[in-house]
Amino acid sequence: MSESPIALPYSFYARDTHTVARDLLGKILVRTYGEESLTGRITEVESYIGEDDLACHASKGRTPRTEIMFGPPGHAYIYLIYGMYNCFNVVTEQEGFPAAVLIRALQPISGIKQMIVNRNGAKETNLMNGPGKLCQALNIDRTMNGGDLTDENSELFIHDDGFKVAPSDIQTSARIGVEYAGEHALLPWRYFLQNLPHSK
DNA sequence: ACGCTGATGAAG
DNA sequence: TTCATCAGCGTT
Repeated sequence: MSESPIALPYSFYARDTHTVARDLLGKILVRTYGEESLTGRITEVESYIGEDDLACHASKGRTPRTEIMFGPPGHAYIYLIYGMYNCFNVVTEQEGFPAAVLIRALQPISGIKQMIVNRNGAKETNLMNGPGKLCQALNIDRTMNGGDLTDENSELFIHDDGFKVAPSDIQTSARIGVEYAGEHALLPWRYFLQNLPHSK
């Protein structure tokens, strides 16, 4: 067997959110799941930054839901959306400043059979090409909100397997589903890898 | 194009 | 306490 992966450290997350977002592309998300691990490569993310960003939940200020985004970086911010789906974010920047990166799509790597079960028999190409889908595939829900992502012994963490992403591999667009946010909806804060699965 | 679904925060 | 809204998905 290969050696165990090491979780990306606090210092990785305690940076400018766009830098973290870009650097997360190509990294491996690990969901430990009983005896096995469900893993995938991050292919699409979005930045949500501060109380001035009308698309960011923290624009409502510090509330029970947004509390975790005000906390230290390197923790999971997981919320229920549209009454049915979960979304998984990683908290960024310095403690006290609310910001996060939404993980929107993954390329499945290991544990694919279990992912298909979790996704009710979906095709492999349709397992994790959306933020709600990847949470369903990896069985991520709000009970894991606030989890520490910087500990490779935790049930959820991210590591670098050496996969190289060139700046020219990264495409940008406006964020998805935030039309209500006025001019903030137009900002090109979505980052995704071309030639790899991402939500459309 | 639409219905599903329930937490969330704002209004009263 | 009600109410509109919602960082999505599957089906039509």
